[in-house]
Amino acid sequence: MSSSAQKHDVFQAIADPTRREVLRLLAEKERPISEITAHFPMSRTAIAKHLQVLSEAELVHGIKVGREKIYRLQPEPLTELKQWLSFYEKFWENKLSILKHIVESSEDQRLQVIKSEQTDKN
Amino acid sequence: MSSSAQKHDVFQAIADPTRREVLRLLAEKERPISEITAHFPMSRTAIAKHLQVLSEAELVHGIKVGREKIYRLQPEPLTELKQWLSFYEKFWENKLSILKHIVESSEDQRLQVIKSEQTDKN
DNA sequence: TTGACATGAAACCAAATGGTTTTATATAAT
DNA sequence: ATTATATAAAACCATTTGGTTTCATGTCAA
Repeated sequence: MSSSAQKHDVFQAIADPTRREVLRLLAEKERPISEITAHFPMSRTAIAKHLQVLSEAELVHGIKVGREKIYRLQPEPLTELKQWLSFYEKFWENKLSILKHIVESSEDQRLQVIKSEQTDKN
Repeated sequence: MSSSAQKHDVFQAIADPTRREVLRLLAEKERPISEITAHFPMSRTAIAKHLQVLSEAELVHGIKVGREKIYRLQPEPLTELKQWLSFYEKFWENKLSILKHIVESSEDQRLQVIKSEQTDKN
């Protein structure tokens, strides 16, 4: 599963369903590893490695408290995802016709593609 | 690289930087495989497989035109990502107002992009 | 018709991924 | 002091991933 260095970014981190579920659990509240593990049909070690990946992406942060390591959500890196997504929103939002007249009067090739998607049926 | 069936979802599809760049290229305009390949330091076969993954996630769609296969962006599955993200927004929005402003200004930029597209190519 | 072009398909490969088991160590509870 | 708890670290493993090379096929152009 690796672990070394800066290898994992937020896109990779959320690609795995188990890790997304871990994030959801930590969104509710901070939890120690063993408590997180209890929600999955796999070993604590496996979950610990998932937490490492999430930690490299800085989506979670764990602190030692006594013999437990308590993880909490750190959602900030998701802003990168949001910004990435925002670029693509125009490609589906216009289908709600807000930009429809702009698209139809444009000579722009890219926007013509969008326009043809609306009428076409090839 | 696999290919069989419904194996790839949108989260996995966008996890790879090459595939994100492919999406960006297709956001500009539809393109045949060879044209996409020209933007990368890898073989056409590799790009073709990336396109398969994107196709399984229904983020792109390719049609045969003559001897070319022309791919175009299909952004709809990204709404799933947006929905997933929206759940986490409340965890940072009232927490870091500076980041909030950055995100908002990037939305402004998106609108400016659309606006400039109307005149850019003419 | 003969190439050149664009893609498809298959076999192959190294590295990464997602898991396991085993062993060790620190802390808590009795 | 002893034992149970919580985690860490390492070795191991099968499958997937991201790439390659090679060969086959369909289409356009001269």
